[in-house]
This record gives sequence, C-alpha cells and structure tokens, in this order.
Amino acid sequence: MRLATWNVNSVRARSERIVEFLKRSDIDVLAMQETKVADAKFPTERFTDLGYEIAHTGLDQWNGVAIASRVGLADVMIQFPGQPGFAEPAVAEARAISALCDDVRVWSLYIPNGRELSHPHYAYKLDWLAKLKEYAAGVLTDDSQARVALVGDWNVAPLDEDVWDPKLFVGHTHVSRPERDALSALTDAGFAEVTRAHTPGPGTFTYWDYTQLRFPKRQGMRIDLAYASPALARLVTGARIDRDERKGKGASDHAPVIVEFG
DNA sequence: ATGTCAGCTTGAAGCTGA
Repeated sequence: MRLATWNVNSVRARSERIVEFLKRSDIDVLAMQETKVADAKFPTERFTDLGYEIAHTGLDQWNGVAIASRVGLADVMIQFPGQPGFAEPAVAEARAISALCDDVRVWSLYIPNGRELSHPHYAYKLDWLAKLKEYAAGVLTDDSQARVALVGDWNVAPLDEDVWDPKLFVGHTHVSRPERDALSALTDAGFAEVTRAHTPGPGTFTYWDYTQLRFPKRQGMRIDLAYASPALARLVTGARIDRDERKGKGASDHAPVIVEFG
C-alpha cells in the first residue's frame, strides 16, 4: 500500500494539483488536512472520478480532514474517542477522521497549532495530543497486532534539525519541550515515526512558510509525520517527501509525505 | 514578525488563521 499525508491548505483551491499528485505518484490512500470546507461543499467527484472513495469531516472554513482511498474505506470514525474541543465551553473541531483502508486503520490528523506558548490554544494542543496518545495506546492494549497509521500535520518539529534555524524558534510553539514530549509519549506507547529513517536530515522539511521566500531559501520545518503501530511499522519499505509539489504557482505550503508498506 | 495565502463578510477592503 502506498499511503500519503498532505496538508492541502484548501481542497477546493488545490483540487487540480491533488488530482495530478494522485495520478503521478500512484497513491492508494491519501490523508488530507486543512480541507477548509464544510462537508456539503467538498469536491467529492474529483476523487470518485479517479476511483477513490472519500471520507471527510468539515464544519466550516476552518480545519477539515479527509481520507481518499482506492483500497477500501470502511468503518469511518469522525473524531477519536476522548478528542477535546477548544475553549470554554468546548467546541468540537474537525481535526481527526479515520477509516479502515485495506487492513490498515488510517487516521488523518490535524493537530492544533498552539499559536503561542501563553495562548489557550497551546494548552488545547497539549491536551489534544495527550488524549490522542491515550486513545492510541488503548488500541494497542486491546490488540497488540493492530495495524494503525497516525498520519498528518502534527504542528510539532520533533528535533532541532527539523527547523531551519533552532535559535529563531526558542520561546515559540512547535519546538517546546512539552510538545516534543507529547510525541515521545506516542513512541513510548509503541508507535514508531516511519518517515525519518528514509528521509534523513538535516535540511529535510515538509512545510515552508509562504512568506519571506522561505521555500527558495530552503527554510522549512518537518512537521508532517507518520506514526505506525508495531505490526504496521514492520511492513514499511520506504518513504519520501514530494518537495517538488511545493514548487510553482498554486502550491500548498506543505509537501506530501509518502509511505510505502510492503 | 509577514516580501503570503485562503475563505469569509461585504460589496473593495478588512478580518481570521496559519
């Protein structure tokens, strides 16, 4: 199975590029984040015309996550059990969707940005990651052989080499100890990040800010990651980042990350 | 932060979020 994750930054603005990417890269399952559209306006036909089934959750113009699959799309779950909402009273957001694709439980995840360390959104982010880990760990407790993929835009750079200039990020989100610890907790629970070994750094990124000519200057971040359960991680044969997709007019600010399972 | 982008409100430019 060839699985890709991509923060598309609007599925409507990007549909032409997404279709071309699916064809070019022969993708079986695509997890999308930031579709930025309510369910009713999702361009489903662009995908079904190519032979993909679609599962999407979008409440309004914010967030929005989807899975496109041509190898089955069963038992769709909107939100993971225990997923927090934002603010008081808590408002549910469209940040997690999952489906059984072939025999893999695929989660498309858009982790909250956090905004600033002092912002309520940051506490929300940490809570969200903690609850996700709780859920994911429970799945493995129930079935140690479960094939589970947790992929998406994590809005966390796990290592200093995952940002172009670590000094600039001191005191900001995406690199703080608690955020990195939250991802380490997933690893402690048995999930392995499976793309890094095949896409070594430094200087290997998945996201480049639109401003400040960050992309041509190669000033990016590695925040789009793929975690796999033990039984699934064993099947990984390769991974790559489609950096070319970030080029040219009409690109998302994120590149697709592709994982190959044997 | 903004040498940027997207979607919304609103009726051309401002706001939010990233």
